[in-house]
Amino acid sequence: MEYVGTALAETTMPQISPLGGEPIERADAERLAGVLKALADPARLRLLSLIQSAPEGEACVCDLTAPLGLSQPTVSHHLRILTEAGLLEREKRGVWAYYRLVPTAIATIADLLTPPRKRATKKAR
Amino acid sequence: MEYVGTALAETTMPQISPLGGEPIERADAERLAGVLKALADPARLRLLSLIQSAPEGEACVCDLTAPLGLSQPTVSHHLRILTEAGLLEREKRGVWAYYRLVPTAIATIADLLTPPRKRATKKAR
DNA sequence: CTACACCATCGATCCGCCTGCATATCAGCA
DNA sequence: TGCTGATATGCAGGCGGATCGATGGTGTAG
Repeated sequence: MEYVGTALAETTMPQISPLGGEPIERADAERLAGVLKALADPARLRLLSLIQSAPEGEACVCDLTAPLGLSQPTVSHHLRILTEAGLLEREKRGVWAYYRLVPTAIATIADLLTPPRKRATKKAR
Repeated sequence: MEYVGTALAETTMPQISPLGGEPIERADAERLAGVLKALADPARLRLLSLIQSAPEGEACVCDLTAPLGLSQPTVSHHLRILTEAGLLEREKRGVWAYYRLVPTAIATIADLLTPPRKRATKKAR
């Protein structure tokens, strides 16, 4: 499995929404589904949450195995999935590998899911 | 697999975000992951898109099999997944079953994914 | 009443993924 | 160099899901 780059890169992730005007293309649907699949796992959601709420907004593997109740290889596996999806970034400092959220990654997904707001007639709530 | 009701119901879907302040609970993570899992499929994303862009914002199964290139049982299966996740609603009229988007369902998911903008100090947009 | 069209369900198959154990890799240290 | 600890990778078992063909149920038309 070679590294395919962050699936959330602007060039790979289309500017379309599944709720947009035009029917979504097959290839676009597969790309978006790929990123959502990385999110659609309880362990990975908790990992994102744990990392985000960590002291410096970063955490190493050894800090994450205990709260999750999963083995270290399994945690590394999930972190890899999230990193390849473009949701996490990894920094190796000494023996430890620190993971942190990619700032706007999840917000980008949220935007893709948000309807294209035809706010012409829509009053602010 | 018995029907568990709309996973997006206010009572079942917590008001937490994976990017919220507190680490997400295990049960909450599983519920959110369940809804995301329903979204994380190319066929289902295209179904949502097709239905949304249909003339009246609704479509029956017979209109959806051809564009997707999937068999009718498979399309029914996906529609069932989306409906049980609370993303679609079904209305039977005669022999046809019309599906339409649940208005704010996907927006709710998007909100859950959106960082909780610590609005204590942040002025309301 | 019979035939037909639309849809849901069932059963079976195939494939991908979550998980853990074992092992490899790498950095720091004596 | 050799040892220890933190991560990553390989491998395999087991479960869930995506798909299709066949079947059943139900309106509608004739």
